[in-house]
Amino acid sequence: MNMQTSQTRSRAGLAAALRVSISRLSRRMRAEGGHSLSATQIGALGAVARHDALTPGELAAHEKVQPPSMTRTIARLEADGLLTRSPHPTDRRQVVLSLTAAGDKLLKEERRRKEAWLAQRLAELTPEEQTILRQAAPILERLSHG
Amino acid sequence: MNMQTSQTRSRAGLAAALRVSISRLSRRMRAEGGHSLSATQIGALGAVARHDALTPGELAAHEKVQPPSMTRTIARLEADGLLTRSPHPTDRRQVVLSLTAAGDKLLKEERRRKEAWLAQRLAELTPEEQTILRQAAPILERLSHG
DNA sequence: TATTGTTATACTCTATAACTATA
DNA sequence: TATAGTTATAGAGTATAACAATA
Repeated sequence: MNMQTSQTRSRAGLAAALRVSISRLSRRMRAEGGHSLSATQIGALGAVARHDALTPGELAAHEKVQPPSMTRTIARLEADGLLTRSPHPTDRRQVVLSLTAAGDKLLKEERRRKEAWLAQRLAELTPEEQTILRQAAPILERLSHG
Repeated sequence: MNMQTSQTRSRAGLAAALRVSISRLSRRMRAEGGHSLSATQIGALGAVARHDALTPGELAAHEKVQPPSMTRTIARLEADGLLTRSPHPTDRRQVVLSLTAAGDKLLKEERRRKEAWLAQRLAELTPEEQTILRQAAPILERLSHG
């Protein structure tokens, strides 16, 4: 039994612990986010907010769904007054999506709720624990990119 | 501007960073878990594995869905040979759920895949970064309970 | 011809309401 | 009467296949 084996075992344990804690915390945050829109709708709206002037095809690719699925989501969001569809300036096949003021407001409110819940939980931690999470956040972020 | 305000701001920033990194990592892990079963089915099967001899009502409450929704999930898992329904020993209205050997095997395989992916990502971190995550895991776990 | 987006259709997951069997 | 579970039915989200409009 060598050092590598020991390290691997340790990493497997860490992976197991992280898998459980990340899954649970994510599920809990989702539950705390208000329920005015579904995860699908929030995801699409958020993507439009981040990359203004997306087309439906780009949005479907970004959210990893097929174009017909996104057509439906867009129709719903448009009917609810949260985004608008306008003609593409040069290509008449395409459509350009933008957030309405109501869409922008709703999105910010949704984020605010989740973060308020999380901030409240963080306030109950010791300063040392908060420091650990402050160091962990960018590492977790990088893990998802790998 | 006092100390409290500064701390609160800092916590809000940490909350925002954690929300994003937790959400992304959770989404990515889900995508890495093989696709033999849906999240719903894995969740139900996992709950039966953890609390053997659950009834459908208990399982629905645990997974936070309505009983008819769980009836359907159970029917599917039973048809796929992953769990069994047996009579309750004393109350003939109730039903007792247990994992089959195939269900147990599939569940372990699903977890193994997710953890293998995560362990591989962890292996790419420095020892210092791994130490930070090792300290962070139990804190994240507690956050979801609060 | 190729691309963009939509419509048609089907499957899964979820819900509420109504029903059956048992307590 | 109350409880456990199921069946009936409907809405949301997803997919593939087929179509229309435009490039």
